[in-house]
Amino acid sequence: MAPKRKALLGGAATSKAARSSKGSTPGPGTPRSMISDSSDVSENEGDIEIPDEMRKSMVKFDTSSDEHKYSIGRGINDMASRHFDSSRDFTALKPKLDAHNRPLWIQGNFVIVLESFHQLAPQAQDFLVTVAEPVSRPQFLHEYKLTTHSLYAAVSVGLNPKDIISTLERFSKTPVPSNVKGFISACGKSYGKVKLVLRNTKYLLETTDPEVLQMLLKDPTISECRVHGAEQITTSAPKMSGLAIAGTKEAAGIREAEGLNNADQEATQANPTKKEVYDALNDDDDEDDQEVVHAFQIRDDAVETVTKRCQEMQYPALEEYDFRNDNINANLEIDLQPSTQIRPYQEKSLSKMFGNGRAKSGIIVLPCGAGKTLVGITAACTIKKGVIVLATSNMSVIQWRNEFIKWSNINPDDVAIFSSDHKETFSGNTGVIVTTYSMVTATQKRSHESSKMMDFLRKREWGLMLLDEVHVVPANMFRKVIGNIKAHSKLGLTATLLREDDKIEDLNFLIGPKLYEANWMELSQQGHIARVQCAEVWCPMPTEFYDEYLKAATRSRSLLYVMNPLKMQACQYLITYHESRGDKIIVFSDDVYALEFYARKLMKPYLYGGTSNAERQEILQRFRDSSECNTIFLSKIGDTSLDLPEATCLIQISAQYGSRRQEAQRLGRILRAKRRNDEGFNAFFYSLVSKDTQEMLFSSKRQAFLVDQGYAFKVITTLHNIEKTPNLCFATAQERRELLLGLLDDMEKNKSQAEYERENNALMADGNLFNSKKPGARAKAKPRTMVRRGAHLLADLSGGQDMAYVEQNKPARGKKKVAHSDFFKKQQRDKERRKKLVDE
DNA sequence: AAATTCGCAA
DNA sequence: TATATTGCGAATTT
Repeated sequence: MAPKRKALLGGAATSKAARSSKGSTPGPGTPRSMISDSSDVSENEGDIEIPDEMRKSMVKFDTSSDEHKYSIGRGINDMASRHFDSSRDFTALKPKLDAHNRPLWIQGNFVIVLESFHQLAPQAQDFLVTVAEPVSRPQFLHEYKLTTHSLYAAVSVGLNPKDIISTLERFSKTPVPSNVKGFISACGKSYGKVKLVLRNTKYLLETTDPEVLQMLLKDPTISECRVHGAEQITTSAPKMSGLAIAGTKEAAGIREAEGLNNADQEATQANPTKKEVYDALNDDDDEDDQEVVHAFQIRDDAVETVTKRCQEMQYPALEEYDFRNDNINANLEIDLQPSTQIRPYQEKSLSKMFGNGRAKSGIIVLPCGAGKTLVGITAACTIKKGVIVLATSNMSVIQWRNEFIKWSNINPDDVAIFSSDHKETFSGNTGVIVTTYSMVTATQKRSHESSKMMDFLRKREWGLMLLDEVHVVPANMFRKVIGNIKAHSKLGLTATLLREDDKIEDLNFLIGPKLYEANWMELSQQGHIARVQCAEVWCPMPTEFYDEYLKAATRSRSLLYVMNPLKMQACQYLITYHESRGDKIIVFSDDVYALEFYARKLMKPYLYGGTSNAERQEILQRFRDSSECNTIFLSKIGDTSLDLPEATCLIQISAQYGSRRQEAQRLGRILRAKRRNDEGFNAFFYSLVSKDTQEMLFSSKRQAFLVDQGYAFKVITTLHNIEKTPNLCFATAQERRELLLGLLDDMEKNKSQAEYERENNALMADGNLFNSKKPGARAKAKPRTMVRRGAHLLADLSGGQDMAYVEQNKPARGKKKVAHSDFFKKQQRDKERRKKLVDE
């Protein structure tokens, strides 16, 4: 048989086949997949030859092949296909006999799949959240992935590799693959060995293992950052005892009476496996007692470099703060108000932070409205040392201060604000400072007071640094904060640990591992955040609009699909419908032009960056209090730092490219709805999308995060009885045509301004108007545009600017001119400035 | 005090 | 795929 096949295929084919197999056949050490037997055979060259076709399909179904490694990329188009990905073929794994009693699968590529409907799922999920990264948590199958970071986090909350493996084994339907076991124990060996400690305003790198110390000292990058002549050996005796997290005191008291600590209590309730795990944690602490600690000092500005390097060496530097044994820094008189009771998930997240009686640095991820502030304050109340709070805007700085006063018994004088208009310090020798990221990053020249304040902040040793909206930190500017201010522990808070760039990884060494991530669905089932119905409304485009869309350039395209009249109708319909139900509605639009147009057309108040502070307050007040005003239009301004608990319905008419963070944040606006605990209450989230345009793609990208959180997006293609909406806008073809013409004019105006700029510059530069035209760019423009632009240019050059043009073409558009006047003014200024530059 | 300008983030 | 536009805060000018 074999020789015959060989003869048929010919030499060329066989050699090609052999070559192509090299990259994909599993090497030693990789888990044996369903095809590993046959590939073993093929490695013995000349024994049996396998035809190309067959080899292709082998590669296709080879779970260990790199080529088909499952990854959740940024460009996922649908959520179903990956469930059929070849790498998700489990046939290679032999299930255990009692597989149905166990809720999860573990694959060789470190992906763990959990049956969320399984009886044991809650326990398994508790455990998985600790050791693995949640990738996707839709309704039935949850997906987690073991990563170095997630294991690092697990180790840092005190789990040891042996227990992780045995617990996984217990929950898994299939045997834990050996490479997964290897990975976990490798991580466990090195993690937690190195610690970054702040002592007497000096940063020390600390380890108990002499070998690790040598390794660190030998590393060129790290020794570079060392402060020489400061090596020291100390003995430390950290003691674990039942630390009560503030706000859980009563519960803690009961537990103590029963002779159990927090962890044990939880463990006995959950399952025996977990109890063992936590027992192991306690053992560890006993061993610590008389160990010798080796440490050396590193430069303040090198902290980021060193932690990053340690991360790369697989010896991540854990930051822990033994605040109860810190006698150097003054204690802060702060405790939660006696009446305050924190919620179970808040307690859980804090127990991760204070898991071994010290404060660990890291990040807690909670959805908006789930009480992030209270978590931060509780952490501060537990540590009871100086606290510095960093927020993104002045508004949230004030909010933080108010929350501190509201939830804790701190003396209001000890909560100081450091911002452009408040530069106070606390009265005592320690306290809380609330400030913004931009205040402490200080690139520009500072006023005298500011720099004095900065010196003060820099010189101190803070017990806790609270980083609000921590996802902004990796931006180049803001990461300076970390080096600038010395804090023993850092707690990052965010709702969406997401960025569209890849800098989110940096947080692992800038702040610390993710300590806890809440499951949105679970919180909404428990009534902590509102239940939300999500829908994507597909609005068809009238043909004349679609024609223009196809012809237009990118920028104009977005204007066209946002201004789609049928979308406006849909928006109007939804507003009418929800207002009649008694909902309060927020309409979001990123495009200020569209925002203004919609709002004026539908006669609703609108709010964007340009509206003055007084007007803002007034509109928001009206929206909050008055039953007359039930709808407001917001630009990006509403994405952050606007708190409107009245809102129960949200309509999105235009959005930023594919920003998942923005989508999540917007949804967050209605999660804290006041009425969420009403019987059968539902909040609504609509995304209006023009059919068959780029918006569809953006929309699906944006939804990825929420879908992973378990939200289901319904697609609505027809709105019932939309034609019965009173005063439906753009109902006639005539109106729509006028709208389109108006739009085209405005687009024209903007474009010609920009082009005038370019040509003007070119003219100034080389004095030749005609050479300045870039052939590539021009080729794309449509003939009609060309003609118009020409005419317009002439008008500009003759000094008439655009006034005549406006009057002539759109007499009835007075309102829109306002929107652009600023733009034109700015253009004008720029033009003049550039002219001046050239003249000089 | 209000307006403008600059730098930065998304 | 990269860009353009928007928002925000600090500093400077009027």
